[in-house]
Amino acid sequence: MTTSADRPALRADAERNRERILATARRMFAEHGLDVPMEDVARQASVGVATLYRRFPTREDLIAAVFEAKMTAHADAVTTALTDPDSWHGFCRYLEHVCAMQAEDRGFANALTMTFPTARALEAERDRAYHGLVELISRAKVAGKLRRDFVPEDVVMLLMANAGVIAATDQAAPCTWKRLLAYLIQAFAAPATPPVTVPLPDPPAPTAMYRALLRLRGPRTGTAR
Amino acid sequence: MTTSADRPALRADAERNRERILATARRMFAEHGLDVPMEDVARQASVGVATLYRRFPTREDLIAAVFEAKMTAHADAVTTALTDPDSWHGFCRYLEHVCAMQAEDRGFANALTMTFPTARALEAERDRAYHGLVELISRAKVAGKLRRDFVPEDVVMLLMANAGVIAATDQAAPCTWKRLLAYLIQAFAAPATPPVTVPLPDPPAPTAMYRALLRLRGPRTGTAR
DNA sequence: AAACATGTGGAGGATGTATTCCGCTTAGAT
DNA sequence: ATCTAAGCGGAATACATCCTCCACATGTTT
Repeated sequence: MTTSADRPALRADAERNRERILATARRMFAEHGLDVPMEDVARQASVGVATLYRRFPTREDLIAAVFEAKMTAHADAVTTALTDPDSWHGFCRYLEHVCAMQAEDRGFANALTMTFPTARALEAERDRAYHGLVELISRAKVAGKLRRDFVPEDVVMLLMANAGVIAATDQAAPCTWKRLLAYLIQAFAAPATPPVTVPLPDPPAPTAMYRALLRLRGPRTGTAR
Repeated sequence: MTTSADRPALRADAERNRERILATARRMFAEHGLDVPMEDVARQASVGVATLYRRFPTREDLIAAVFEAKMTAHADAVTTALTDPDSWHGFCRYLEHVCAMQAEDRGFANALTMTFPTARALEAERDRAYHGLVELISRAKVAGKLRRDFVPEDVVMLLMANAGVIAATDQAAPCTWKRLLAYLIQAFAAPATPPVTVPLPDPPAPTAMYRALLRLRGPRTGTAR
């Protein structure tokens, strides 16, 4: 495994600029979502727009480069979950991990539920995560803890749902996603005897939720046209 | 109850135009979300932009006027649910109803989880729905069917989650939301003896979900800045 | 049918964003 | 120290969208 991809080898100063652009974009995507103006990224990184475009001809190139590491971390989380002797526990931990990653990074929340067919490295990590997830799900079913009719796409569905909750609440009621996840994990579990109701994280205060409803309309994040 | 609000009374042709604008906006919001350009609405309605702005000075005014009827229908759904002798059944039916409304109308999906403080009539309907919902929840708890730690804000959370799933899947896997809802309803239920696992709607096919991930980036829908 | 308040449409200015062009600068090789 | 390919920044261009203005049209009333 090589640390840096086999791209043409830049002059030292250019490489520094490239790194600074990536670091800046990482921060701005996390905070403001995938739609930050290219110009803002360039300004914050103290480079001209041309430099940004020279290195990353399209926004997707930039997104892919920025999230490659996070996508690897995500796939690693699946791998780690597979080492848990209790596969159900590992599965739940993985879900918490990935949902938390979404909550921490608005951009990643959306990038996770999109695909960038030309970003080879990134899509390779997505595949790795997917295949690990299939195995993890299979084991949790065999262990009798995960309901039999669960499918891997249910995880994708969860990530989409979580992205929706986070997009609406991250300013006013930022922990709401934990409650959604707790509900869904309970629903994913195979029926237990005796029946259990898992404890839930505290709900958002009604006033906090009202403030979430008040959220301004503005540059939006990651949705189909 | 008056059919038309007490607005100044327009000339006949102007009233016709107004209705045509509303019908057009209703269709376009449903199809493309709340961000359709005002100019497109005007063109489709065969009026000039000035006419559109004259009648609806801000986009929110247009949104509010378009969704007032749907918001009433939504509040009515709560009222209807309250007449169900089985409060839990009524509650579940209500959730299905409102989620289906979201699935049918991208604009409404987002309008539901926003608030427009200046749109008196619309917010009044929202309040009516909220108060009815509080009562419905209370009854379902008393009946022992709804878990005790459920709060009304959980419904809002569900609507936000559902909006996220719909935004991501409505082109490629448009029934995914039914599965999310089934999972959540199961999680909302009070623990039963013997334990049950409710049957789920069919999951989206993996290929459909992949197509959902492929969704284009473009004008987005209803999220915080 | 005349008068006029009401209503109309499209041009156009203001903004925000994407993307390219090009003359200047500089790292790094010799 | 010199040279040059690589890199640079910001102005310029292109476009989408918002929103206003105003000369012209039309329904309504008398």
